[in-house]
Order: sequence, then C-alpha cells, then structure tokens
Amino acid sequence: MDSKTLCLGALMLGDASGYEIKKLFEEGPFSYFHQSSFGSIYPALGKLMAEGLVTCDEHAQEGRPDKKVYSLTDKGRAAFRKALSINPQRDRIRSESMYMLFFAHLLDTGHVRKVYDGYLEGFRQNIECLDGLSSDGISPSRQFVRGFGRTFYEAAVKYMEENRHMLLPEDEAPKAKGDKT
Amino acid sequence: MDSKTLCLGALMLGDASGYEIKKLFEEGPFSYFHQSSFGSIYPALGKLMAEGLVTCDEHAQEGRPDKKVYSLTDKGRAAFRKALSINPQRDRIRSESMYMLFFAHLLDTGHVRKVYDGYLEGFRQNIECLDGLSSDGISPSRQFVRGFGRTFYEAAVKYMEENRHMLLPEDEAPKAKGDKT
DNA sequence: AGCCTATATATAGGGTTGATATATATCATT
DNA sequence: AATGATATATATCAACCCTATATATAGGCT
Repeated sequence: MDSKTLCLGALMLGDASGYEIKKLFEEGPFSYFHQSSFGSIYPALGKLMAEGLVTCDEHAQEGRPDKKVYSLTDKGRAAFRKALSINPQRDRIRSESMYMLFFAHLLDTGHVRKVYDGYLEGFRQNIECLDGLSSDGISPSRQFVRGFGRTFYEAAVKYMEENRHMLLPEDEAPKAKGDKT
Repeated sequence: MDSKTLCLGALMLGDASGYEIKKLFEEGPFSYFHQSSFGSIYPALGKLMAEGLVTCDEHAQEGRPDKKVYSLTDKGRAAFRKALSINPQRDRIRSESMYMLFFAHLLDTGHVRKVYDGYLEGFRQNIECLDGLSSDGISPSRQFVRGFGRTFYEAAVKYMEENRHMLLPEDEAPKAKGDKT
C-alpha cells in the first residue's frame, strides 16, 4: 500500500496537514498497524495534488509556521475506495527486538534483559494508550481494529510474563523471593 | 537492522546460499518477525564478503544452477554480536489487511468478507505451520520466539472469530443457524 | 510452445526511511 | 547568553529496501 493511499485514508478521517498525517501514523490510530514517514508523505501529497485527488489550503498561524491543510476531492474519495478494493498483500513485520531475542543465547545477559524489559514495557504502554482513548462515536471498524491490537498486546504481555525464564532463567529465583518478603 | 546484519544472523544458523537465506526470511524461522528480499540480500552478501565478514564457496550442482554457499568468518561472528548489542528500534508493522478492516464501513461487504476470511485463514495456517515444526534441539531463545508467535496467532484467531459481527453483522445469523442444524 | 513450479544468482527503477534543514515558539539548564 | 529539549510546521536527501525482472537448469502440465 503506497503512501498516496495511506494519505488518502488519513484524509478520510478529516482534513489535515502533512505533519498531522504523520502524527496519525506515529501516535494515532494507524500507528498500530501501518507507518509512513515525512520523506514519503510530502511527495505523496504533492502527487495527489497533481492528480486532483486532494486540494490544499495554506493557513497562516500565530507563533507557528504556516500550515497547509489538505482535503480530499470526490475524485480522491473514489480513488481511495478503489485502492482498497484490491487483494491485500501479506502483513510485513520487522522486529529488531524479536530478532535479538531469537539470538538471546548468543548475547550478553544484561543486554537481553534490557531488550526484554523494554519490549515488555512497550506493550504495556500500548495497552495504556489504547485504554485512555475514548470510544465515543468511532466506527465499529475502528473499534474492531483497536480491540484486535489490544488483544495482541495483552497476549504478548501475558506470554512474556510467563515465559521470561526461557531467556533469563537466573532472573526468576531472586526476583520471586524479593516479591515474597 | 540492516540486511547485512540479517544475513549474518541467517549464517549463524549455518552456511547458506543467498537463495536459502531468502527462504529463512520467507518461510523459515525469521518469517514471523522480519523480512529481507533478494534485492537487498545479494548486495549485502557482496558487502559482507568485501568486509571479510563472510567467505563464499561456489558449488556446481547437477540439474541446477551453481550455488554459492556463504560462511561466517570469526570477524563476521564478532560483527554480528556487536550489531545485536545496540538498542533495538521499535517494531515496524505494515498490514494492508488491517488498514482495510479499519475502513471496512466504507467498503463493499463482499470485499470485507474476503479480506476478513483471508486474514483469518492466514493466521490459522501460521499456527499449523508452527505446529508442524519439530522442537528437537532448538535453543530456548528460538522456542521462546516461536511460542510468542503462536500466542499471537491464537489470540488473533480467537479475537476474529468472536468479533466478526462487528464488521460483518449480516454474516452472523444465517451461519449460526446453519451450524445448529 | 507457453506457462507454472522449484532451485539459483543478480540487478534496476521506484518507493521508503531516517536524518537533516529551516521556521516559529516556549521552557529548562548551564 | 547559549544550548538543548519540546512542539508545531514544511521540505528534502542519501542510503536502503522492495518488487519485478532477467537469466540459468530442470520437470510437469495444458
């Protein structure tokens, strides 16, 4: 799914600037299952403009740089639907943490611990973020996707809490004792 | 994590050709959490050779093209450990299926159904694949990662089976009745 | 014959990433 | 005062990766 389609989808949620679109992929609803960077967003928006799929209003702001707010045209909305009517490609995942954990037996224990705990904490934070979101007025689709993400994070936390001993066997005994006192 | 490091890791599992390395990322143990393509593997192997991190033996084969089998040098092993001792970057995920399901309310029901069922079936197949693998002699690290993947796929299947009504409400009633007869 | 599959190596063009630059501000620290 | 951090904004570049393609060797199917 190319960046043009990703931007079209972002604008389906409402008019937005390039920066705001980036935020949707970085911290917003898309961040859990897709990504896109400035280097691809701005050229994509330019192309969408050239193709008549979006329009752009430049707004001056106080205390901030000017802002270009992009809107979908009818043509853009139609193009978006069309782009989403294809067969989806397979999910693509790149996890450096998981790659490192795969080779944990070759790595320094302290480093494995750091990677492990950082990864686990990341999942916990994702759950917190999701739980802090309002579900007022969002579509069932969006609720579905959010719930899917939450399910995954919870399963990850649970698995990692229960199976830490597989990678960090020496952490288990002293920690369990500490908790009991 | 660049393709050089990915190839070094692949060779930690044993000597391999470029094609075999690709297979590790396409269908093998790495396929669940990383990816790498011919377009990056072959140039990476070339660089690793130039840097003295791998060596390469060319083998003639019967009925098949010649095969270049790459091996790690000690220098390559050390470089691999070093590359894995950094802080991992965040996971990167791109899911066209999930992106489409996010916008399911805007799409044709038949298409949503197809995406949904295809996605669900993909998770089921991943579980089958994992279950068909032997766990003889693999490291705890590798078992951990495999178990993590399985946990995720199972959670995904469960969630999708239980929440299909959110995206395909009209599918629920007739199907449930069909099962009861 | 053409197409598909599998095993193999290799590459080109296009797209993406992460870093960077610039701008406008505020705040905190040295 | 200077520096660094943060946030909001637009924009770009070099390096990297992906997809598609080419080629080779073979077998199977239409």
